[in-house]
Amino acid sequence: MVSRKRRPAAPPVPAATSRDRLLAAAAEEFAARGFDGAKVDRIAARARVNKALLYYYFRNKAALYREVLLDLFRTIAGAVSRVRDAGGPADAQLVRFIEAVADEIVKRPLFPAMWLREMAEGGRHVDESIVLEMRRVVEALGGVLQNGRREGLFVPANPLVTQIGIVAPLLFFAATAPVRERFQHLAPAQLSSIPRELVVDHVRRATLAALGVGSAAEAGPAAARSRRQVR
Amino acid sequence: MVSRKRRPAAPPVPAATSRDRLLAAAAEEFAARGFDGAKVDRIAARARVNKALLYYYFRNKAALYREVLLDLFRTIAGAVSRVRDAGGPADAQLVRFIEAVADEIVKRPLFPAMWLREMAEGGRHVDESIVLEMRRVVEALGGVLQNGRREGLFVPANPLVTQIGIVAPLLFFAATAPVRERFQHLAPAQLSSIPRELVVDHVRRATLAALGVGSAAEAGPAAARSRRQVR
DNA sequence: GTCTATATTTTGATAGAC
DNA sequence: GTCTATCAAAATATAGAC
Repeated sequence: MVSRKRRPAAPPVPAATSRDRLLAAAAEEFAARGFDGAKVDRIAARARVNKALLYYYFRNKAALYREVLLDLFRTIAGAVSRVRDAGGPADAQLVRFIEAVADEIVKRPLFPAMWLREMAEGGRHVDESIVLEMRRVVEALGGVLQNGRREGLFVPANPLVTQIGIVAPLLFFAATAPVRERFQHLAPAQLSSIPRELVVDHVRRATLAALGVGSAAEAGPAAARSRRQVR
Repeated sequence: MVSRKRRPAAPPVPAATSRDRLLAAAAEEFAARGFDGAKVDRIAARARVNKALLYYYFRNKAALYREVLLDLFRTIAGAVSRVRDAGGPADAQLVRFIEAVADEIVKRPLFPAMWLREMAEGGRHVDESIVLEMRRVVEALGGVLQNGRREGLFVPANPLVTQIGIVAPLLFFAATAPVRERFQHLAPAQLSSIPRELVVDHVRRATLAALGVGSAAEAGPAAARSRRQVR
């Protein structure tokens, strides 16, 4: 019995400088417990620094939280802003948008919980700099949709609605992984172990179809694969 | 200056018995602030009873929270379980499923935040009775999907993936309403004031299409309306 | 069933030495 | 930049009267 309290205990955060470790530790703590559930003591401990040092680098808990949030949104905003650079037809761009979001979720697994939480909070900690990053995401998609219109590929669609149709399921699926695993024993296998690709594929086909891109047949090999995998 | 602290202040909860008022107040507080952000004092105040009475009726904060959560999930589980009763072809049943969820969100506006929050928490407060209600939701949809298969209307699809594709956007849209309103001034009108019907319609068309129901033309009048509304 | 008063713990935050 | 020590304010929970 060497463990400090309960649970497998969150692993401490590596990283170079104290400040960086604080940010990384804060991200984990905030994602796992939310703003109010997160404890400054725990963040400091995880970062292997003293609590006073946290206040040396950040004005207070809220400022630290906003820093983490801004960083996360900057990351996806950057990722999806690049989907149009490769050019090509709008439907290909749209698929790249979806995959960019999905990939970013894999790369930054704290993202889903943070995002869902902050939205549930009514954006209590969202400041202007953060909304602006959010807006970049919608704008990236908006551009793709406009291209699609011009090319006669897409029917008219509201960018935010379309974005919610893409992002929400991806976030939700990722965020619910822990619950689904914890209660595996209460559900048929079909419901517990779902490959991420199945969801990305559903979103891809659903979104393209909603935009009026007929014959979802050309959705690529993953689509065909998924149709076999379900049962 | 008669107001107690800041903000428009949450209105106190009416309802008959003290216990009911406590539950209603707790639902509001938990939805708005999450488990850790919610304060027992505030719940009692909102219910216009003393804090000690709260502990008379409920073992502790967590027990009260679970009670609220169970009640919410029982409600939607009940609502969606009824979608097959009216019979009819599977695609009509599916549409009823989507509308049942959307309607329930309107009727119980605290639902989205609670659900998103609890998922982000990894289902920390979800107990077996609650998962069972969640399962009823997936089972209801699963039944519809099976009907659709049998009738040759739907391609094979994973029920949970399909459910996430429906529920996540609806929850997300509803939950983000406050943020979107707060930052209206930073976004074009197209992004701020979005009628709920537009989202329901998107989900309806996207889901049907993903299930292989071609020619989303027969999606009803709302579909046609939406195609004009977007710009 | 309902309230007053209070015990106890936790937590965000700072002063000040090194 | 980093730590020790500590304060003051919340916040959960209970004892016990009415």
